[in-house]
Amino acid sequence: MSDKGKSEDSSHTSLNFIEEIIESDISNNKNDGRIHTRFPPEPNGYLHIGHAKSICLNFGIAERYNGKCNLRFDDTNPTTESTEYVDSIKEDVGWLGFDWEGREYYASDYFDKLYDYAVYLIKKGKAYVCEMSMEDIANNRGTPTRPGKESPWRNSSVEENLELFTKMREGEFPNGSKVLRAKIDMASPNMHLRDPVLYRIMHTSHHRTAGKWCIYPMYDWAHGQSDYIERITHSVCTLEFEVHRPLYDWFLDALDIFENRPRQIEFARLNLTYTVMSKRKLLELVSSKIVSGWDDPRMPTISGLRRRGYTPASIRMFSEKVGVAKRENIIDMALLEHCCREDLNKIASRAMVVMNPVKLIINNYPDDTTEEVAGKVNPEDPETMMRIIPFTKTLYIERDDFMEDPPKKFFRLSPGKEVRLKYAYIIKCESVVKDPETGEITEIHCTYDPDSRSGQDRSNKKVKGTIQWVSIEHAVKAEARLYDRLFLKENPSDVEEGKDFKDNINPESLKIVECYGEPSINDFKTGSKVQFERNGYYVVDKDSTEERLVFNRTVTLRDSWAKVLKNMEKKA
RNA sequence: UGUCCGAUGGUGUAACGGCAGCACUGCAGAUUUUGGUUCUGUAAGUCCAGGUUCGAAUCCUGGUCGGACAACCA
Repeated sequence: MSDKGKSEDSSHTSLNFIEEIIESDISNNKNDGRIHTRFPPEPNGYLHIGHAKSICLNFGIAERYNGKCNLRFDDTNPTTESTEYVDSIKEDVGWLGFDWEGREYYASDYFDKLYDYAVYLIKKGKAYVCEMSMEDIANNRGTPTRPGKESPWRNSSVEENLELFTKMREGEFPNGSKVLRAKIDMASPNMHLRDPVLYRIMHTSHHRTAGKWCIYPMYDWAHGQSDYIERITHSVCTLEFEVHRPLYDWFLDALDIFENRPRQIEFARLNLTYTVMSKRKLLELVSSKIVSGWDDPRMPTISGLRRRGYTPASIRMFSEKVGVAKRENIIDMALLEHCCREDLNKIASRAMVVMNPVKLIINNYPDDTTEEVAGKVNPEDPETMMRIIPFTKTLYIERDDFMEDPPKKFFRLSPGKEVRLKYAYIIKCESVVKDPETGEITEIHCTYDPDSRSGQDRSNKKVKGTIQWVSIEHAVKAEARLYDRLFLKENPSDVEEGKDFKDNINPESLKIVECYGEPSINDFKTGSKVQFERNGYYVVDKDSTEERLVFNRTVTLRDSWAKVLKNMEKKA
């Protein structure tokens, strides 16, 4: 199956509001029926699952309507941006399965054009150089309910403005001394129309243009014009830019652009329970070392999810299922996990691994015999291969799979009860050995039924439970990193006075344990997806070495027994 | 007390004036050599008040609640 950005849901009938706009534009032959979107990240941080929604949306639209989608780096602020981020963003978009077909653009590619557009505005008397300090500009801007005051430089002549703006570009003025502003309306109820800043002076080297510029355009000035230059038809962004739209359109008007005008459309960004999504907070988690880095498997970053074991297909499926609308939303993490399990169930190899071992001895099994039993690598795959598992007298089983005094619905092993060792024999528990000091069970003694071997069962026995096991002699030791949600609260930012989101960190978001796997786990390589049977999905981490495998738990299997236990606790 | 935006089960999302549907979650059951998967069933919703209409989640008016906006960030 292709792993490229195909729409997972081909039955997809009802349209979201953006698709409705697009279909209406197509039927009106707007822009000659062309559809062209863009994904415009600022290279100042790593991409997260919220960006993934936007990526899937923009590239998905292009794919569905035979259009194109550009990758454009919105790199207008050299103080925070770097090529490290550019590289990670390209890797992530590609990994998700989308192809920008060489249309890798940068707002900084357009600095010359943007400069010319600014000169055009000045000549039309629609922009001016303002010499107020940053504080004064802020103070004179007014408030949402009170109009602002006009700048004393607002009515400078075109010639003066042209001269000053030229000198700004030539580096004659220090940082912060002057800005270029659009001349709109200081009394507008929309704050963004109160003579917004177009250019500021920053004597800073840029990751692409190096020392060429000492003035840099602001987002509002750069974004819409970049859209126009790239012949973008539908400029999709998040809700907080809704109030910017009048300015977006004002610039297009002021530049006398009437053909092929891009249209800005806003949708509600993705929020997820039990995590944070703002770049500021994610950066804080990284720099305070709460997590190991941007790609820590607990991070909602694309690189974190990748390292956690999520697949591109699962993230694309998720993006499709969360929908697109304008209302604020917070998606249940369970939906992401559902999408993850759905994909992994189909593609992950299976292996038996014991996390918390207890020794099990089969009293009537010969001492020096090793039998080879077989299991399907992936029972969901009709063309699956078989794997060989060595079976001996002395095994590890999961401590949780034995109870000395079990409740009624316990289908696993307990004294006098029978259970199947998966792929092997039915065994019966005869006795247990305990540590005299602690009372902890150290050995479970069983007998097996030689007629009950899997695939050739003549025993006629029916057992309720099947458990995983591993031959101690053949067990492969490995490290398992058991990840859980990073935060204890659905909304980590919901805190009382004086606390912040970091106070809601889940102290048990990572547990590291030693585990014992069947020999086949040695075949896995970094990035391999595997289901530890009856336990969960895991991925081989890049920290693995020749000697020692490291597995990250992606997500547990659904566990209805855990629910039963929980409900019993509640009743008790 | 400004402008803009929004409000449908627990969570998301459909409906384009005509039977409120789908998914996740929950619950119950069937199947199962993974208490997984799969399958079946089930519970749960139109913010409020008026109006228009034969008929309103949908249109109108007024409220209520929530969000965005006062970086030389994006």
